[in-house]
Amino acid sequence: MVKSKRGRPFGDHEARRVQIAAAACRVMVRMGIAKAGLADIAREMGCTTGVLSHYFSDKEQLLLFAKNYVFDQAFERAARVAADVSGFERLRVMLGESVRIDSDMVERCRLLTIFNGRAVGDPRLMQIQARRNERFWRLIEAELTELQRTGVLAAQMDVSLEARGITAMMDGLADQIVMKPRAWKPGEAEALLTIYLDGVLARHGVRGDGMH
Amino acid sequence: MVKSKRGRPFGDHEARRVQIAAAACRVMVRMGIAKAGLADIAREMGCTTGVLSHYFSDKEQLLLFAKNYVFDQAFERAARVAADVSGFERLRVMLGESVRIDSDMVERCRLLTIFNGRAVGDPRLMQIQARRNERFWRLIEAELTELQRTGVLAAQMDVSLEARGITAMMDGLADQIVMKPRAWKPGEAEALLTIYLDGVLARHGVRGDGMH
Amino acid sequence: MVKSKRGRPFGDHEARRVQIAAAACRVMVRMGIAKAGLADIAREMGCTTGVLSHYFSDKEQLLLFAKNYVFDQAFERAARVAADVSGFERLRVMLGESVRIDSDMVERCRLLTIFNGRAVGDPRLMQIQARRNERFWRLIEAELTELQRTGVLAAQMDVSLEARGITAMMDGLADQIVMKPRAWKPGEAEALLTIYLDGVLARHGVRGDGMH
Amino acid sequence: MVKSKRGRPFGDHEARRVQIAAAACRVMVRMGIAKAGLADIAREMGCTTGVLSHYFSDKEQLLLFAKNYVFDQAFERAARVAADVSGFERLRVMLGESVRIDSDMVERCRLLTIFNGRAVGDPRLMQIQARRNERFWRLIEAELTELQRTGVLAAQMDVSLEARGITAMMDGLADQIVMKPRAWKPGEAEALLTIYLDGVLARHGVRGDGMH
DNA sequence: TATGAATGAGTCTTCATTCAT
DNA sequence: CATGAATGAAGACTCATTCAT
Repeated sequence: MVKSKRGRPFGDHEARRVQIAAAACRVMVRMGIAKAGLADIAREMGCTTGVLSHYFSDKEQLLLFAKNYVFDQAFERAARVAADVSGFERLRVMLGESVRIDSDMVERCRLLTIFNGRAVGDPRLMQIQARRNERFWRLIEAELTELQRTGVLAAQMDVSLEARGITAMMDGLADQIVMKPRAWKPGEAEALLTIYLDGVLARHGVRGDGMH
Repeated sequence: MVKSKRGRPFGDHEARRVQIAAAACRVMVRMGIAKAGLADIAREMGCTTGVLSHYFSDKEQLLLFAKNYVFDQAFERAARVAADVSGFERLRVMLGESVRIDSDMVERCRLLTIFNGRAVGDPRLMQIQARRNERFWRLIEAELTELQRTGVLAAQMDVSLEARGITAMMDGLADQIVMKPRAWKPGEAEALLTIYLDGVLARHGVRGDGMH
Repeated sequence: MVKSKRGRPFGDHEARRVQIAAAACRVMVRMGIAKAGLADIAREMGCTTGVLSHYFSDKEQLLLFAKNYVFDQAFERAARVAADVSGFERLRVMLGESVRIDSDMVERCRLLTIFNGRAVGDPRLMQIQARRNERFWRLIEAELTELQRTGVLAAQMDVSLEARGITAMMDGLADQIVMKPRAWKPGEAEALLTIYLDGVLARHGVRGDGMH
Repeated sequence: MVKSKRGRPFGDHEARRVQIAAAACRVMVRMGIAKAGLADIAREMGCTTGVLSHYFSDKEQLLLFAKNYVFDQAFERAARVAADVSGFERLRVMLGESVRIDSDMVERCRLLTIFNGRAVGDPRLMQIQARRNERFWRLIEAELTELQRTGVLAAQMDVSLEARGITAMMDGLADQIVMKPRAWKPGEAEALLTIYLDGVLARHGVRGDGMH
């Protein structure tokens, strides 16, 4: 293990914060944000609430950290999975990864739902949340722009609007899955996503490239 | 007006409940569900919390009523606006109405976001919410089925999947609008919806009808 | 009892606040400000802590109110007792009243000591406290000025300085009494005050009036 | 310098305790006793709370030590300054030193105010505090008695009462200065003290000595 | 029907203290 | 000697709920 100058474990502090964040997420998904007290999170961790205040000044700070942690992970996952793919396929892979339903994915979506609900009525949280949303949307925009540059998609396509459409579709699928994951047979969510992306390609794809 | 034995108009009781629900919604959207106490709702009404107890046994009952009230209104609006339209256009009108951005619409969507967030971790609420969701989805399914019956859409179309896709798109647009309503120019949301519906028609529309 | 328009007792609210303030004072003098919790105050009142939050938004507000209440009472007492006295005697009576040692007086002084200690390090409190102090000092200044006007004291006397001296003597006596009330035989505190006031008269008294 | 067995200088331990006490005093004057936590004191020292535990078993012990340290210093200062003065002048010098307003003096007085406030409601602390007070009073008594012996002051003077009067004046001036140090022009506090002492001399001074 | 006083449980937060390294 | 992680108790505060008027 990496040690700090004085022989104390280094990075443990941050690692512990992540542990706590993860515990907080589990508890929130299980009990709901309203019922999830610090005591519950501590119990989930097998420690007392004092530990939590040791690592986070505030409950709000804890939740904020947890949220960012979850979001960052999601981004990393998308980036990782699309790393060695290119062309339109890259978009498909990237987004498809995010709608593959399993228990982790459902938990992730439920956290998103929780945080969105919490942000309403709190301008500061709302802005933070909006930024996260924009980050995702910009990511897609960048992909679309790249596809324009490489001649896969037409130059006259409204990149911004299409990106928002894709983002909406992704979020909407997540909403549906959160509600009733069991109503979705394996592959259905991916199918809808594919349909949507095919629509984008149909409208803006340049002949001779992806279609033919 | 119908009167009760003592001369008090019938329906007053229910009307008051609606008033309270509306006040609760305004407060929740403004302060967030976590911060919205009964006292705040009472203050919004210009009365004390005692009044709330008269009309609702519980805070949970109040919120449940408020939620149902909001949802029912949304359904009514959709039904009303699509009343004298038929064919594929009916679907367009019905759904378009729901994504026309104004302050009411944003408030409505934010309430939905609040209630969704609240439902996570509370199986009973989640089920209630899922039912509302299913109700909307069934509505669209019914419309699609009718369009199949009237030969507008192909019989082999997977009605259930398409309905879920449309629902997802609608919810996703709402999510985006909630986050940053000002990022949407008038008509953009409708445009994305139209694009999506056009996609449905393109895939499943029967020649000779809407397509030419 | 005075009633409000709707038949509810009027003024009860403020009366209750005073009750609570008095209880808080008793508890603080008995246990010290650090140990005096809201629960202790509530117990002293024979009610629960909820009542306290009903009448005071904050512990700080409660303590502030209590302090003001105590101070105002002290002022009223001084004014009352000096109401029908005039000349230099008026000053003597006014101040003598404040250093007559009994259990109430000791409690009052101890509260002052508590509040002074609490004010250190809290600029806001300090200012409030300073204002109270200044109020007392201005009162004495006014008396001295009046005695100048009526020819009892010389015009060239430094009113401000003398007033501060008297205030200091009063506060200092209170300090001593707080520490060890039993060390003071009846009349000793008054004697020291008299000596001090005599000194003032000796230095600034105009022949023919009080001295002769 | 004297060394312990292991080569560590004796007195280091005590010196560190004094350092800590001084830090504690600074923090208390700055933040108030209620807000001054061990962590704040440690931070002021540039170390962690663990260090404090090494030198003091208890927070209370730390504060007690700090208080005694402050008081002892005040006594030392008075003794030092009056070392080579005699007669009535000795009293003047001794006390005058204590009311010369500068930032150190204000801090000292504020600490006294803090400790006095803290003592109320805590019989043990109160007794300790009373003892400190008595020590000061006895000191003045001793001076007065000496002045009687040397024929400066009349034998029939009530030494105890006069000593308490002087003590009261000193404490009262301190109280005033604590509240609003800026309200005092240089020399005003000394002037009031001088006036008071002159009064003592006027009442009890033996002709032919200090008066001439 | 409405008021608002009172309750009391629940939660967050702070903090002195302990202890392994 | 010093660190900082962990404890756990204590206190303030919030708030839904009840109830007498």
